[in-house]
Amino acid sequence: MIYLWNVWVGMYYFCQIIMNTILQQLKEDAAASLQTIYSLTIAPTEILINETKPDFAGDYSIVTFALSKQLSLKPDAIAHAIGEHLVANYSEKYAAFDVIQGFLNITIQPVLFLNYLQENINAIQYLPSTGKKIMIEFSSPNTNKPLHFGHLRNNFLGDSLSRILAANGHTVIKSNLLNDRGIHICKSMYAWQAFGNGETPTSSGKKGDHLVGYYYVLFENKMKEEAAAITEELLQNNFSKINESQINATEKLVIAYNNAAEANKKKDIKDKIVDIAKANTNYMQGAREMLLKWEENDADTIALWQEMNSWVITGFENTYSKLGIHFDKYYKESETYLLGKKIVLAGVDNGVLFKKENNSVWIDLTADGLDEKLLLRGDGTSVYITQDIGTAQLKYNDYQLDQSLYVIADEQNYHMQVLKLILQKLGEPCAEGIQHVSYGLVELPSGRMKTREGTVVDADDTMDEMIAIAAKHTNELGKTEGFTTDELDTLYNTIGQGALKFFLLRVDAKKKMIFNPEESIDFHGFTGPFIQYAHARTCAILRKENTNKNVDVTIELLKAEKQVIKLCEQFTQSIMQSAAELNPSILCNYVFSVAKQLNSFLAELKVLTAETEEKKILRLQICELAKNTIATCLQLLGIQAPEKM
RNA sequence: GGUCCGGUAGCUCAGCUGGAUAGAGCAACAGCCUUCUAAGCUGUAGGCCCUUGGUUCGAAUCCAAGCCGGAUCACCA
Repeated sequence: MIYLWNVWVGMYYFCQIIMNTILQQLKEDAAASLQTIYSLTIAPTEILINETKPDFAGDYSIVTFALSKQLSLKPDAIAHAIGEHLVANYSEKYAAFDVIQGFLNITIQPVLFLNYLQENINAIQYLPSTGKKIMIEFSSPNTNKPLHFGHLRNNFLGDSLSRILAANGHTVIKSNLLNDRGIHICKSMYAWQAFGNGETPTSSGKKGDHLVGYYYVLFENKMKEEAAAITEELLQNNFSKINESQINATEKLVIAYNNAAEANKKKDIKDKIVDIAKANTNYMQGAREMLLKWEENDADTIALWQEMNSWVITGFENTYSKLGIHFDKYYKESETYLLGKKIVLAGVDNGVLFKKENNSVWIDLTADGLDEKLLLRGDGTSVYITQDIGTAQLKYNDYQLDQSLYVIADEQNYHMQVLKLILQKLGEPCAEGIQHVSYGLVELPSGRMKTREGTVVDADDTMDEMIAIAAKHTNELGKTEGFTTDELDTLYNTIGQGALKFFLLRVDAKKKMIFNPEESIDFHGFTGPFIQYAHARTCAILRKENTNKNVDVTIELLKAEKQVIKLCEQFTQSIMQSAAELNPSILCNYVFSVAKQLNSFLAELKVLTAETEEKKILRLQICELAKNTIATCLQLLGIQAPEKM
């Protein structure tokens, strides 16, 4: 695998091959034919070509209805004319044609497939370098709790996209923005100080992120308890625990609560009262004081913050490494928020932004159909988007990016739209390249996961469970004779991780998905292990016999043989489309179809005991091509391809 | 309420820049291991593609209206 990777990297940097797929050639040739026959100038991309349905003879079908309109001729007449022209003038590529109701079904010369087989058998070719530099930010966790199942989708998407973009010839920088500052961080710090008794990851044997997460949840629970008590007092018209300035408004809410008739309305009002109670708990006051001290650079607070952050980050690194993910660059919100503030203040001087009477800074986006947006609070502290402005500029200056992608859940669509718009208005050169890779949240059957309510599925637990299930399945099948303990562990990890990654990547990222922890993730059908298994089986054949001999390019191809090569040949298209749509699920569907086709091929035809020596060579090479295509696709999905399983 | 996203087989999802009889996987049913790994292969069954109207030779796909579900519109992050 390592060797192959080096080959790929080499190809990526030095290979300047212009990718010319069969489909592209057909489009170009069809466009040329139309030019010759009808003097019709049409871009090859405008020509609609589908794969020919299995019931008809042919490989690809040109759909001529649209042309019929432009040429004022019957579809069948055009189809016949193009078909005859193609077969007459490009006989080395097109063997035959057939016209059925406006569809021109073209049979590709087998030699084209056989040439592809020869040229790609040892290494599947990526696209030549574009010179384009793209940063992709993903994961970006808060440093107050461990990663959960939702992060897994984010991480796998980001990791896979970075690989896919690299395969498309771009230079990719993977970045991770740590949200390491703010009130949520102070909450876990406060609770640790109050209840931790000096507990550390070393003293407790707990993973750092889990340890800190425990105190975050503890804070929330304790604070909620206190808030519940205060709420009771408020409902009894006792307002002694809350801030004087809030008493009047709270009093009105309590009256409204008592007068409300409908249960829904009562609940809404009570929620508001609870919010006020929460803000007035000793816990929240403690956390706020801590944040203030942090911003004032209080030595003890900073020391505690650094220590607890380091625990979390060590924990994250452990998880990332288990997931097979690494980053080229870490950014920290604590290091960028001041830069953002500076840019915003400069924007005030330029007159792009404006101040309100209480000194808060705003941008007016009403002309763009959005609202006014706050960029700095009245007290001068920055809000969430302020640091994003700083980070965006910093990224651009660090790497001179052509494009800057953000893998962030779709709940932040508005936020990302606003961010780009603000940077544009500020005249920041980084603005144009910003693009949000939006994905749907992973939900449980019961609804959204919430750390504070303890309804999250933990990332580490999920991985461990997947590996355990992989081990169970593997042992039941009993095919791992001769494996060492280490090899077995690696295999369980490979399969468990493959199942999980494929499960999360196979669905269109834009769509939200529901994950039911009660139903285990499948290992059959449209899954990672299915594809890994096709790879392993093929490896088994190739271990027994391999060949360096060239295939006779005049050999006749059986349908099962041709189908495999034909699908493999569509690899380039598949990675181009995945990159264009920033969507790894396209690649998942593609590699599944290759694996399925390969399995059918292996079920139908003998390889090692083929009818003739020529057929054996051909089929061994088809195995090699398909195996490499599958391994390459899996690699682009961040999934390992085992040689035995 | 404004904006955005989704609604396809019992379940999970492809297909959506309009094109041939709407496809996979799971679950169900029926076959296939003295022959390269059965985590596999082959077959059967299962569909008012949310509704209504429009555009078109042709609509799951485009447009409009509506229904259902979700996100978002904070001096939260």
